Amino acid sequence: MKAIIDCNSFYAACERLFKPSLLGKPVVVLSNNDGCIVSRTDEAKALGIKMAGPYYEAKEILKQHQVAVFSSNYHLYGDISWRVMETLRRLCQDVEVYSVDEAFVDLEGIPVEEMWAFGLHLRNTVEQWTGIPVSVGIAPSKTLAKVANHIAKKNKVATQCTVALLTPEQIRHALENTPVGELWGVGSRSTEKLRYLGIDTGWKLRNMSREWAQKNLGGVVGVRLIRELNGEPCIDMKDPLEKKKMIATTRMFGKPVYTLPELKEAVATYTARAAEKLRRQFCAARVISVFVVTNDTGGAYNYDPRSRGTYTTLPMASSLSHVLIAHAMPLIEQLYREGSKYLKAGVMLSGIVPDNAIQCNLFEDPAGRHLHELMKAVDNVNFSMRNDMVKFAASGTRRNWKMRQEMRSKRFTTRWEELYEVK
DNA sequence: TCTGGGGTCCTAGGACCC
DNA sequence: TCTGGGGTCCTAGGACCC
Repeated sequence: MKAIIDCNSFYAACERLFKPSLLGKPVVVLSNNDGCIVSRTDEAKALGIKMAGPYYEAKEILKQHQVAVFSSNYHLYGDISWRVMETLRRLCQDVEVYSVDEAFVDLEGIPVEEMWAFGLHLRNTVEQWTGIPVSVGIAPSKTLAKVANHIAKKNKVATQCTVALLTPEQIRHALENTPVGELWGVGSRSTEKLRYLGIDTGWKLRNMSREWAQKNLGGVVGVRLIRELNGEPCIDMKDPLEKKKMIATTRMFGKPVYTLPELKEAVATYTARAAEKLRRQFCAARVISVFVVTNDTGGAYNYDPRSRGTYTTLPMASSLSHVLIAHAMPLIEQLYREGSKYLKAGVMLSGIVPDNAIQCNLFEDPAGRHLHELMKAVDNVNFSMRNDMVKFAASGTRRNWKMRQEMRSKRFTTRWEELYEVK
């Protein structure tokens, strides 16, 4: 049996943690750049505020109902997430952190009749230790556990936020009442197709044949989905030590950028950030790609973004910020066209290898250890002090393009100077 | 005026090899 | 005039997730 533990309205719940006066009140959290709404409490949902809807469109309703609005505060959410996951690791042996607010756990060894009670125990302990409310879904496969979790979230009071689908009847009933589009792994494209074929519930999809899925539902992906719906676990628990295969840092600009120097500053900054992430997992990258998003054809009301990118392969994998920046600069110069209006830029690192297994190039001077020590020192300073306390000159100092975050709460748990104050 | 950021996995098709 | 069969590796792009 597998369980998924999913925090309820996670970002909004983190904000409430330090503003208890907001309990029972509508709260929303915005994406970077204060662009869209990415987290809503139940009270906000009840007002009809849409998930991932643009902030400016919802501004009126938000104001009208005095909804508390926050810019996203990733330092805070990251730290609270870590506390939730640590709690789960104390209570279960096999925990797979699936995202910032979700984890799968393997319930191997727990008797079926105690399953639900154990789920409730997880839920209560996490809430008691961290203050974050979660929902628990339990079932034979990850996909079915997700279905159970959905049901728990929709009926918080009746289920105590804990649902276990253990018998064939329970599973059938749950799937009959789940629209296909709500299933994990069925996105908008497949939903449209399935609806057209008259397959509108999870139960109908479960009863399709594997051959059919192979042909019509994305090959092996579809077959796996059908098997999972039949209670056959095919999506394994992932190894927590696995390293990322691609690392990206991309951002929308706070306001449009027109000049090459500004664009270069931004790309240098993102490259340095991506390199930091790379070093954190003790890896180096061989491929660096840069892309930009422009909006040229658009008039005032015409949002028509276009994306362009290019990449280069390094002679030798590297995790050194200045080396990666040096390779990124020609790429952005290549992409730049005068007169374009730039909305966004991004850097992606791939061809990732462990940094103790770098293939040396015959013609490249293997950089001395001291450069890696330098990077370590820079990372330490930046981690323990303010972000970017030490940075590369190419990253610029003016940073007109930096994102907007007008309503960010304090980083209560990760910065001494922002500790919560009790008067 | 204004619509996020960071990932994974899979497939098809081309280049190339013997 | 005729031109195989079986592979591997790589890339671009699609679909999906939170």
